[in-house]
Amino acid sequence: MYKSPLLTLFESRGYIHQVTDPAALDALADKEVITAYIGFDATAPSLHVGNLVQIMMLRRLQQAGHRPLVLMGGGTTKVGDPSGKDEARQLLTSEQIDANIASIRRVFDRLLSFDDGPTGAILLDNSEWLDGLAYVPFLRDVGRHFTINRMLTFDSVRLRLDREQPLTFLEFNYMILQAYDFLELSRRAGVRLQMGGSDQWGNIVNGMELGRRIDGTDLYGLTTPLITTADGAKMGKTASGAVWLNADQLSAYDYWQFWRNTADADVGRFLKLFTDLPLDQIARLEALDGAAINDAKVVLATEATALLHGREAATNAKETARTTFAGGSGEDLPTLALGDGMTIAQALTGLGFTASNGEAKRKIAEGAVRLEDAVVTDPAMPATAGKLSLGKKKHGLLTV
RNA sequence: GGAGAGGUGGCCGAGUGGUUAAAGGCAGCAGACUGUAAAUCUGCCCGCGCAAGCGUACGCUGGUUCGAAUCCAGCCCUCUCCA
Repeated sequence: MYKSPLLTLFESRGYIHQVTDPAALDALADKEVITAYIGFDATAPSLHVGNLVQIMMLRRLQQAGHRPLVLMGGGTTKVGDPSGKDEARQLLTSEQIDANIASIRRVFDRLLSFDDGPTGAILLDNSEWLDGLAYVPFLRDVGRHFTINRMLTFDSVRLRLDREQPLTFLEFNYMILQAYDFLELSRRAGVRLQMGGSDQWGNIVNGMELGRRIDGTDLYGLTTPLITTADGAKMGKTASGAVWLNADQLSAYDYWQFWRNTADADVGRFLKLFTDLPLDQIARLEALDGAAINDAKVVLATEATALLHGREAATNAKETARTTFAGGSGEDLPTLALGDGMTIAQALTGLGFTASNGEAKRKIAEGAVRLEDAVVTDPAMPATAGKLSLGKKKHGLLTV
């Protein structure tokens, strides 16, 4: 049991997987406002649902009266994290990375408060200190604290080697740079705690040890459990790819649908992690049985969407879903303007429901396509205005 | 620098001259059943085409052959051992 509001909050909502020195961190968090950070990669213009636990954790941190620090990996992205991906990532240019960071930041603006107060969030980019590192001094100051023996035992490295896949020296250095970030942030911003996904445990511990060895600072680490869906899959992938957080990558409606389709067994856990609803209310929703659990999923979808896209967008999405699945069509559905002589198959592809006209035709042959709720049988049929559906879940509007 | 092994579709992984748009598995999509759930069963799963068919595809470039993912040569890349 924790006594600090921070760890109590984390614990009660299911964010904690491992903590390095729980008692000491608990005492520290109870005594003073701590600054904690999480690092994010800048490989894409938007973060996705897989990053959301981390983002929400920063939000909770702020709610509990501490200061969140978002570290954008502008510098480390130039190196590439060897974990996760089994193959070396394509290297991005500095311009791409800067553009990604600017785009990613929009999500944090929604979920964190970047005010001037003592708990106001901060966003830093590690290229600020990594880009200018001098190789030899860095090796002498930092490199000597790492042994190759130890580095080779880390999953991120070992898995690559076990699979006989290449690991470049560039990538091999990633963990050192990440450890250095922790040291640098403790110096610059008084950061005491680094949080991250459970796969980051090794990197976090490295940073702590580096801080202790070089500066004698006590640093802490905390990781979240890997969020998998009840059927064991990593969450965040759908037909159309990753579930992006930025509205220009994934509409509020699609985002709402993602949460609406949560498996029964995940609802309670997700409500705690991804909404701000009080725990007693979540307990009531979680207790719903059978078909009634759908009500809880609607709440989950609406609350999660509201956090990210605003209350109005969430309500619209909910309303659209309600009318659409009741047989009508809401106005928030993806729409496609009909072109000359466009067939149903082309319309399906145009809406992004199918990847190619061939796939669209196959789906039509399978009887999965409906226009205004009438099954379409002829792939060459000209498209007319109305609600076009693929399966039970994908609905779009064709307009003239 | 030397010797050996290897590079197949989103992933894993068969395939050693034609019957191979390439077995099987995973992931994914759809249908049935349901509750926009899970599980299960069924179908689909490179592109274009209504279709016949055409175009692409087994690291890259050439070659042998009526015909090559499969054989040959050169190149690129990876792994293991040796120096």
